[in-house]
Amino acid sequence: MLDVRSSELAVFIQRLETIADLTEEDKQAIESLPVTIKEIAARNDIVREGEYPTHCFILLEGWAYRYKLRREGARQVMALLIPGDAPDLQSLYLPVTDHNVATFTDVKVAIIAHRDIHDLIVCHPRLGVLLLREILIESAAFREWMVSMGRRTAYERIAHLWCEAYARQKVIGLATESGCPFPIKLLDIADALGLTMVHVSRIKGELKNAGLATHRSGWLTIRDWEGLRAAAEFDPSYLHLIGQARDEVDSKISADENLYAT
Amino acid sequence: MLDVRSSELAVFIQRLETIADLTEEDKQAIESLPVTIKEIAARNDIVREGEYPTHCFILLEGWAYRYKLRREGARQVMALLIPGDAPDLQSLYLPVTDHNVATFTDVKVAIIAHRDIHDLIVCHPRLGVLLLREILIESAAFREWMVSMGRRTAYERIAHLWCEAYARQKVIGLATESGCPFPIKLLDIADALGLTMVHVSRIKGELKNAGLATHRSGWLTIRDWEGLRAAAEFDPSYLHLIGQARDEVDSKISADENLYAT
DNA sequence: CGGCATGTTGAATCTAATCAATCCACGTGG
DNA sequence: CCACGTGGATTGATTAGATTCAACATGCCG
Repeated sequence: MLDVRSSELAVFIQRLETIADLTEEDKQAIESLPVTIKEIAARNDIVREGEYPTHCFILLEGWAYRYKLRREGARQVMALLIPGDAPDLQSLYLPVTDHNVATFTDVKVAIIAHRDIHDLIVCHPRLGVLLLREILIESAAFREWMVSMGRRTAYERIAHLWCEAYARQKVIGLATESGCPFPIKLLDIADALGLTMVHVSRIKGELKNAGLATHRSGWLTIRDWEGLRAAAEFDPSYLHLIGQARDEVDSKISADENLYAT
Repeated sequence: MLDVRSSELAVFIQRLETIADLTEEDKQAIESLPVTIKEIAARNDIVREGEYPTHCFILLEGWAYRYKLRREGARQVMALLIPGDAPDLQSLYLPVTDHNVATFTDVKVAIIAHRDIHDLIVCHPRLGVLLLREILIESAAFREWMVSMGRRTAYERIAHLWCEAYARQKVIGLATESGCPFPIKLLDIADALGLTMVHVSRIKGELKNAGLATHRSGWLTIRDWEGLRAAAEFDPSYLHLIGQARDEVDSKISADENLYAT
């Protein structure tokens, strides 16, 4: 909030700073990218399976998600996309899109031509590596998500999803001490975790009774962060955060580091 | 098999040719990488969570896998690694490993220093993009795997896993018309699909009774490819194969293409 | 041929799904 | 200002898919 730069891409830069050190020059290079700002209403597809995007977009406000549909209509949500995410970077190197991306809420996005990103990378190879890092971190999140779906109970899955959403938003200043936005419906959570809406509803009740966290009208309230983390067995290292951002979501590790530092 | 080049990296090149067009020069550049060949016994870790690799490896013979462990010991297998795979490329850009890689069988690997790959990419940017493509394709496979775990029944999951294993091996010449190696145990399959060994055993029986496929002593026999594909709702497009390799595993698409071509 | 790991089968149990009936919040219009 | 409609959330009863526990069979290796 101290940073008063007016760039539309401020969230994106803030996100990148949680996973790598940026020089002033890096930031300026990113800020001077030619972008088109666009608003998209809730519950609309942004990219569809089979398309060959010519532009990437960066999510500036609102939530979106990746998903696939099975033939009979079953939906699997594979990633929650929050402000600062650049979900389509991979289309630079993998031209055909193999899944869909849609909005949960009304969103504001910055649209950037592949050509311009390409030029940016050529001029600033450091930034190329950085964007790659961003892509690979999402891949790490997929792996963690697979652990949830394969080897966690419904209770643990929801707790883990909440931990991840809170942690990711916390480090970019979108969460308060006690909670964060979580603007998605029961059915969305269910389709993200391989469960049914009914069951998610019941388990949400249990998490509330256990005093860990509650979720209503688009807001997630964390009542007992350490308890929630423990229930989910949440270890944020797969988010590959650095420096202060990491300390912010992982009190234990930061304490360890203090030990070693002495 | 017509290719008699003696390079140890032949499988790797063959694999790359299924996802991109390589020039003779590209191939030579890869073949002239300084590699160390090493053999590793079955059931050993190759890379562990928390490590900072300085070398990448390419799997030349045998099978390996990615996995994570939960605290109480539950294991989630997240990827099957077969000859031609280069599981550790990402360590070039994401230095800390966030999961484990271990061998299923005795394997032969080619070890390459990060430095040398880095030089290769600098001299041959095309190959950099290619390796990236390889990384991103695995990410696509994670997404498909998530659909299995979240929204497929046990029967469909096993069928899908078998389809993927057969397709990936087919395109690099490791499968016959009627089957392919599948050198992993029931417990491994279970931990890959979020099931128990007992249940996998039962469902394998059903797949056999349905006349689709059978699996014993390390070999997968496909009795009815189209039936298996249908049961799994297997659509190989997430493998991002090109040209002949694609046609080989997707009779339907190749038929369609013939239509359009006429 | 023995021994141990792996695989199979059965019975009971449990987690989560399904089906179905409210309930509740919120926005709209009379 | 309140009745009504609607989409989402909750609750209950029942069923199904997968797990667990346990016994037994098979197969592979020395």
